[in-house]
Amino acid sequence: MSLSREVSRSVDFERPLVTVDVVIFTVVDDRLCVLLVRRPDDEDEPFPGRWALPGGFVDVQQDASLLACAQRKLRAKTGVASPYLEQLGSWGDAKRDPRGWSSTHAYFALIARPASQEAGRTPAEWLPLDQALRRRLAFDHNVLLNAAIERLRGKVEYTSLPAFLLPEPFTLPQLQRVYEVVLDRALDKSAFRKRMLDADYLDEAGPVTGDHGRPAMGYRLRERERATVFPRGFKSGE
Amino acid sequence: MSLSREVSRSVDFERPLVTVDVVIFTVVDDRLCVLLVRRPDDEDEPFPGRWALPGGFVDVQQDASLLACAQRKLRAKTGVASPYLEQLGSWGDAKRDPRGWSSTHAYFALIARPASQEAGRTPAEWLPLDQALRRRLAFDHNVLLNAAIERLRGKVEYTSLPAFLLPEPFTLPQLQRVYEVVLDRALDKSAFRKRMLDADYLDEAGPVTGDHGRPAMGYRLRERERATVFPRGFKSGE
DNA sequence: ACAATAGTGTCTGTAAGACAGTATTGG
DNA sequence: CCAATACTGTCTTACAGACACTATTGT
Repeated sequence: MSLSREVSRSVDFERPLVTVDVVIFTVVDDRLCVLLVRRPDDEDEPFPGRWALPGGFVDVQQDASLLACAQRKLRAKTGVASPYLEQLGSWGDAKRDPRGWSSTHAYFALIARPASQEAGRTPAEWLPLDQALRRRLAFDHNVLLNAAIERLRGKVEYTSLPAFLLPEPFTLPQLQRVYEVVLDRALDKSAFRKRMLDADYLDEAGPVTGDHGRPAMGYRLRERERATVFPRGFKSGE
Repeated sequence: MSLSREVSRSVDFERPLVTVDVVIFTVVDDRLCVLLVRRPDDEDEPFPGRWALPGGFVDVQQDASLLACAQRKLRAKTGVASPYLEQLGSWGDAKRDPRGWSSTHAYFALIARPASQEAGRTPAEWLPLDQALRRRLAFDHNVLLNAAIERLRGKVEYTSLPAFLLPEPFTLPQLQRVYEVVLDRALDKSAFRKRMLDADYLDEAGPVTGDHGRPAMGYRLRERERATVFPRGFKSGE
């Protein structure tokens, strides 16, 4: 450190541990799934052998920022480079990690189902949401997971988020199915299509032929950087 | 520390600095204001003499959690015990603090205008928003402030947040004025009143007499713990 | 009586949902 | 021609905004 002693003294507090965790969603066979990893069996580690969200310590040498750290962890587990990634919130207190006062910065990510089941070295698993919710995860990761689901369900009502869960090109019926899977209720076809097309966030990408019946128009996101916000939610007087 | 050496070795990373900052809003004379504090003039401190958001290091001895830390800082500056307080997000990178890799957990708070201008020891000032935005604040606090304003304006469209900016009991015309101040546009009286009363989140508290004209009904929040979310925003086809 | 403010009633346009209809493919 | 799926058109209804109206106070 090249700082003078006065400056470094002003920083001479006991510092909390700082981690980043990522809740990564995808859709497999019309089911919303989340990626979990197994913690090492080493008894000196906290929560040995338990399932947890992907994450870990911020590396001040390697990570330029929190976002970069989250992207690194996501890429290490999934190999996906351009996901939808947003900050979920932060959780920090004296008790959540047995090693000491710790705070985590949680992100949540939406990706299209990766071809390969495993990409990293640590055991990882795509688990349907209902099963993941029944597991007792490491740390306070059940709290984080619940927050992520709440955020996702909430935003799906009035944004284009589900489009990031599908590989391109996708059709409107496919997209509607994803909305219905996440929201766990049926949507009206006509209203749904009007919404999507009026929002003007999709580009046509030629017809896509399915197993039976009439082929559907394929679409791509015009912008993969941000989600589109619709003027209203589904079902006003819910 | 009562941990074994193996465990402490697994935590032997260089730890970032961890701070909490709070963006505190109130309304004074029909203007939205934010609380700023002056950083010490000591040349060994970063950004000496500059204005900044209230905040500082997490104290792992004193603060049980991030929220408790934010509440402590808010209370120290304003004396307010039961504000509206929500997490805004976190910002962390290698460059934002000259003392090293640092991450801050930002909160934003809404309070009724305190009677006393000053409550703490450090110089503090309620500054109208437009003036605050023109200042060059310490650290990345301009970014935090902008994020807070965006969040506030966004949520005011479809929540009861402005009610937390007024002392109770307040009248519907007063509340409407606050909405208009924050949104910086006029709202229709009839639609506004329907919205507020239909949402069923206010309790009548007897008539309140103003300077001129007919007295208005006073109201209190039925629940001060959380904001009410309206089924729709103002002005659908904006 | 009048100014000033609080509160209500009525009309209208918009847009989402319901649902039935048409279109296009493969077998 | 039929099954299966994609897509469109029309009707209805709910509700927010516009705006004019009534109500209640002080001077």
